[in-house]
Amino acid sequence: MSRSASPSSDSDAQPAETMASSVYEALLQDIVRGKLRPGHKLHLHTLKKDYNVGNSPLREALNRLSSNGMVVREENRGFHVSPASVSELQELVKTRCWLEEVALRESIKNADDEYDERIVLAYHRLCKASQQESQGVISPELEARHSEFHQALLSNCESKMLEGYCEQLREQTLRYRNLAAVIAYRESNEEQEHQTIRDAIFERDADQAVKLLHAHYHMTAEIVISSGSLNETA
Amino acid sequence: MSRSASPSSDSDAQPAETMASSVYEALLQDIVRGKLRPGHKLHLHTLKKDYNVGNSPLREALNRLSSNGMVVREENRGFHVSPASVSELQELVKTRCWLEEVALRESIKNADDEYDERIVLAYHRLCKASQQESQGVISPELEARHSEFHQALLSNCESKMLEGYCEQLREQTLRYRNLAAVIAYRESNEEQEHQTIRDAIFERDADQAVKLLHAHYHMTAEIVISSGSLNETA
DNA sequence: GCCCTATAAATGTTCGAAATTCTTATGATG
DNA sequence: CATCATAAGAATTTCGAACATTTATAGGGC
Repeated sequence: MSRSASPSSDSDAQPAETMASSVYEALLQDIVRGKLRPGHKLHLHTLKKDYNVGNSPLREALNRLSSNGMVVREENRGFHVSPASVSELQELVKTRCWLEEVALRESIKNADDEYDERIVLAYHRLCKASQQESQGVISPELEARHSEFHQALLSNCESKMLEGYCEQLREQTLRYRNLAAVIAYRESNEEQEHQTIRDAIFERDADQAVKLLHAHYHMTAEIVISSGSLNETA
Repeated sequence: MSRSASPSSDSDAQPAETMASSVYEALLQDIVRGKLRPGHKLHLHTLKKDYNVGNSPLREALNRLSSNGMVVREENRGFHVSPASVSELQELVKTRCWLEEVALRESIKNADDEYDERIVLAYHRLCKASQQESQGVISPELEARHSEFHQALLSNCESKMLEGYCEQLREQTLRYRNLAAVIAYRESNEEQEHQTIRDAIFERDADQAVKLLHAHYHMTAEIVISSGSLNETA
């Protein structure tokens, strides 16, 4: 659905983002990017000052984040950033492998031209973003393209719910990667892995694609864990 | 002020439920039980009156529900109860089968005495609740025991995240069952199905257990769909 | 007559203060 | 000296009013 270029009709215009939503996005980013550390107490007063918003939008954002697992809520005791630990990461990767295996196999089962094209496009954008700025720092741009590529792989499973769960798990994983400060980690290697996964899908080789995807995730987890940035001391 | 009757210190006692949480529970129940119909507009003013709460707790509850998929949020346009349709139900059942298959196979893989005992206990309670009140109306008691039985089956998968997702999908399914007003639907049959699933798990026959579980869910979905209570007209 | 604009009503969102709850510090008691 | 009760302090939760946006309504212009 391309938007109507006609100047007059903005009948279904984008509905003016609310403060609650922008704070939600800002908090999500700050948690995922590691600016807000795991377990960190989220004082309402401080957040109000830092994010320049009032009480209500802040609470709404935090409540959404708590349902997403990014934040832990304790009745009458406020909010904390979700804790991070090696065991949690291992559970996360395990769960992600399970769910993405299902989503990927289904996507390949239903594969069609549009699916291939979505992957081609996402891969192209990922490569472009990767080449454009290969200096030490992961840009939000590259992060977004990376996430979109992985989303494209699952985009044909015909279950929005499953896609949503995978997205949650992807964001959690991204948080761990950023927490480990594994900055320009094995970029070239990653790119090759993406390519082989893509090719396995094009050949409709589900077993191979799943195997590569699992290896991809376990490799990342290994690097994060061995970086030693996650101390179990809560 | 009826509290504080206990002499000993209640240092880490249960932390006094907030209004936001009770409204959340109340709304969840009313949506799942079908009192609030799919697509229904949730007017803040009306809800405030009906649930006897203020603005903030209501919004917090609705925001949590929107992250759970029970409610749809539109920026500056308020909240609706999530729509229901045959196609959504089919997607729901499909996704539920996928996820519970994973969780069940893993649970059986890790099976131990405690797992078996959880199932025995949950099954016993389910039977008891089922016999106790087999007159036409599904009681909250029976609903809870039913849900707990299915949860027990997955309780050994060693992924709280996956268990959480399965719980969400279970609640959604329950909503559809209640929407179809399939009241005292095939109780005896259901009970037998539960028993055979339980036995397959005890025999560590994962393939059989999964097969039975899938049949169990597809059967329920069939009944709901053929009841004709879901009209695609949005 | 139909469409577009302007206005009015309704609804959703946000703010700041009040009420409630939790936490910490202090002092009394066995 | 440790333990419990009590009260001050800090933080969270909730309320009611102000603000912004959307929706409904009425009035011109083509």
